[in-house]
Amino acid sequence: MTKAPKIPEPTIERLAIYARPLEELVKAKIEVISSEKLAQMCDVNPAQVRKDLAFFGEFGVRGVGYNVEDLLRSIKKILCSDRTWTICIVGMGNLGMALVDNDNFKKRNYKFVAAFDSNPEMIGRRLSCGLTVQPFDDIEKTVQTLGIEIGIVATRPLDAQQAADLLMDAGVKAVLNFAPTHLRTPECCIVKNVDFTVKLENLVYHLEKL
Amino acid sequence: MTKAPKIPEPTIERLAIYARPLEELVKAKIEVISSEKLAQMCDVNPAQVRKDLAFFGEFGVRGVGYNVEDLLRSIKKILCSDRTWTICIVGMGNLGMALVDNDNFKKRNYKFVAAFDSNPEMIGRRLSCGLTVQPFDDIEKTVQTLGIEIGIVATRPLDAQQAADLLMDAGVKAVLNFAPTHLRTPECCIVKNVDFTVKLENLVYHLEKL
DNA sequence: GCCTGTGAATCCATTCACAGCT
DNA sequence: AGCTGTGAATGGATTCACAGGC
Repeated sequence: MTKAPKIPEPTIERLAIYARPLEELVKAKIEVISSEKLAQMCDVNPAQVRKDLAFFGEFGVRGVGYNVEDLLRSIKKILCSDRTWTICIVGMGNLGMALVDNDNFKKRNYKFVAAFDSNPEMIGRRLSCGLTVQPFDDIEKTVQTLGIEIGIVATRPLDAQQAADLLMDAGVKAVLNFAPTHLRTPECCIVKNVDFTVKLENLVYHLEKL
Repeated sequence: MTKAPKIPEPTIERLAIYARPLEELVKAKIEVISSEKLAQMCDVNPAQVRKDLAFFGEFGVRGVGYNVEDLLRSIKKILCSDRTWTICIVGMGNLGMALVDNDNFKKRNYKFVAAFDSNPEMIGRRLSCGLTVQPFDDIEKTVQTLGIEIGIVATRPLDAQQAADLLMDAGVKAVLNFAPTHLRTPECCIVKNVDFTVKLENLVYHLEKL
């Protein structure tokens, strides 16, 4: 069926990164780009770019380079970001509020269709994006009726596990966790963490020795 | 002087991750923990935990385990997160606003002392945290007089490079970038990216094949 | 017995270097 | 000539497995 010579995780991450300058190049009407130039823009090795792409097919023309528009389309297809994804968010604190309004989600076709919080004061609030904050008890039904595919956890650390459990019990198979906690997850679900405190601590470590 | 057998990046990242359950354990008055248990809590291999720590010394007792409190203190010291760091933020959109108010920064001793935006409508606004939004033109002077050590970029993608350049020209050596763009940086500065769109695209890739 | 610290072995990812196409 | 695609070589990081100490 599909060839599956197991793709390295870093390759997947980088494909998303390659997509960004490509979008700019499309806007700028640049038609062709070499692995060398693209690598430069993303701060990676040119051979890396070629190898990453080669996992999925032959997208370039020898002696010429890659057609910008085709390459971008191909990458989006590989990453399955050529369609809209239905997502919800749990935890409507400062961060949660900022995320539902964030343009970067919209731009990449992620659509928030529900928002949840455990704080009674929050429940029932109408958000500027049009959604109304619902209680945790609604998670199961709402996820199922709206066919929500991805859940975003933006609660305080202590509530993160409960939030994730509710989402996954309701059938959500992928969770993006903004809480600085490690979430226990069943085999069948995927969790990725966005933890800026880890990144900061990393920064200061390097800052000190230089 | 200090032994410097070059520490792997992933090790640094993991140290920050180990610190978190350790903080909980301290609160729970647990005194000793084994690499096995700690590894479990962070979803890594026990040998990994031991090796990561061994880069920096011998923190454990054979046959017993690690003293929770001591280990946490040691890790904080290694990561230089045993002191307060002075930071500023550029870009006061939804995300920027959420970040200055975010508890996770405070909890880990990162102190916001300035906030900047390029939008005239924003400048002069008083934030709930007590800061007043300043124009880009103030970056250089403010960074220098307040001795700001780390800059956070939370602008729209198009403005991110300018924001970073202003910070680095002013003497900031470390930048945490929330904009989904690759920033060009001089050798002497460190940039880390927190890019949730990349993480999301990664999620959906895996979501599709399973 | 239990658990750490660590060389050796394995696994994975990156980079090199060149064959092959335009 | 220019640039991709890719096997081979290199460089890292993870895991194993056990010696050493409690």
